[in-house]
Amino acid sequence: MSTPLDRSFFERDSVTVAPELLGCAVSANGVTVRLTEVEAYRQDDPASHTFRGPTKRTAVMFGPAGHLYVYFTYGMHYCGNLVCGPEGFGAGVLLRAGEVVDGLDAARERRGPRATDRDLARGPARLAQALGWGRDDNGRDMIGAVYASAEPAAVLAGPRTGITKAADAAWRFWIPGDRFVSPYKRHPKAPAAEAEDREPGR
DNA sequence: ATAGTGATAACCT
DNA sequence: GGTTATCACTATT
Repeated sequence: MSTPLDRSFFERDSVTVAPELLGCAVSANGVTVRLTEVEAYRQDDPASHTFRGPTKRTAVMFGPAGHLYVYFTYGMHYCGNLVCGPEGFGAGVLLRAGEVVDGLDAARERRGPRATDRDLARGPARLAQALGWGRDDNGRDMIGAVYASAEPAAVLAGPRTGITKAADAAWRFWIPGDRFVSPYKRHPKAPAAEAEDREPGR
């Protein structure tokens, strides 16, 4: 196996940490995922849960780096973030997608018979479900369960998915061409993108 | 394209 | 106290 990332890796700015997490592996509950897509969030960012300061919900984002922030949304989905930055500053990296590289059977079991292997962890709530994350995992220390990538991954940056505010900040990072990256969807209510960000024609 | 689902936080009294 | 809009999404049509 490869080397676990230590706490100092996560104590830096989430925007710096996020691209470096691509290609790294995360293990939880008998499943390991190789990360292909992440997004950075931080306190000075209107799209972040931590923007308005600490609340009961977001407390762990303000705690020590390397812990896991799990939030519940849309009445049915969990998503997981790795907490970054100094204690007291609410920042982290949302794990958006990856490839299940170990514990395939457990992941298939959790995701149900309709999920293809490609879709086991392609999407933040799918990834969280494949790793078995739920309420009880909020605040877990992940040091020792996140492993450096063998070789540096190629990285592209672009706007984040599914948010209405600061929708153009290029804080989504992914491995170009990787088939385990989630399909990009801008939030329907987000302001229109700048011309250079739009697809030409259609 | 849209239904489904419930917690959260902001805004009221 | 109570009400309500919003939501870092997914599966299905």
